[in-house]
Amino acid sequence: MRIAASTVTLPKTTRLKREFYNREPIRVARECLGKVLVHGETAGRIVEVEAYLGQDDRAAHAWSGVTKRTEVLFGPPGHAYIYFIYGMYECLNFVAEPEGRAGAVLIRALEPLAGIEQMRKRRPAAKRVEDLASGPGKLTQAMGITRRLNGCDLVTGELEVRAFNGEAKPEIAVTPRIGITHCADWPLRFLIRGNKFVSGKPIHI
DNA sequence: CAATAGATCATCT
DNA sequence: GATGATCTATTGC
Repeated sequence: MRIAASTVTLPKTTRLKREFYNREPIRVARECLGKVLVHGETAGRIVEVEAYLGQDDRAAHAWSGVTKRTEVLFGPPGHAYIYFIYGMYECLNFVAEPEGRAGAVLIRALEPLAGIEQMRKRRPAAKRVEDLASGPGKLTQAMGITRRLNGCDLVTGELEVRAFNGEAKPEIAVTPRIGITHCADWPLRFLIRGNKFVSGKPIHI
């Protein structure tokens, strides 16, 4: 794929439909790998995600039930759940499962594909392209995703998720989730094996 | 390299 | 009032 200063040529892609998200979060998480997140002129390939299992998962925000913050999680699938954390950062999730259940997928890292100059402006701390979106707080910054987009419909709204037509399934590595204290040993983090744009070190096992 | 402190505030107890 | 699905800069080996 070619990258230019302000415009990009991506191979043909198709936007994901509602049914993609209307499944159990582990399934959605694994299938998100290799898909493309698009916002404005920026785009990135999803290379790392985590599954959150809703009310049965002590580490999930949905664990404490429906609140002002979590109502999007309990809503219909295919919407963005974006929350503010550590007084400074915002994290992007895709809402999975039917309305009433609160499974979600945390997007943890992207391989930048388009709008890289804009990403660099938004993230002056990043020295290398590999640092632009290699973490949940970094990728929202790089792509200009804020709480303004909480509840945004991924199927029809300004935030898009697309699949490369005919792309082979990537090889997936599995680890425990990062940065949580509860259920810290559950194997719910999924990455593209060997990819250089993941958070932390690449995993090739 | 690895370990750690500090930034900073919405949310829930 | 404490905590948190994080990141960066700095310190020390």
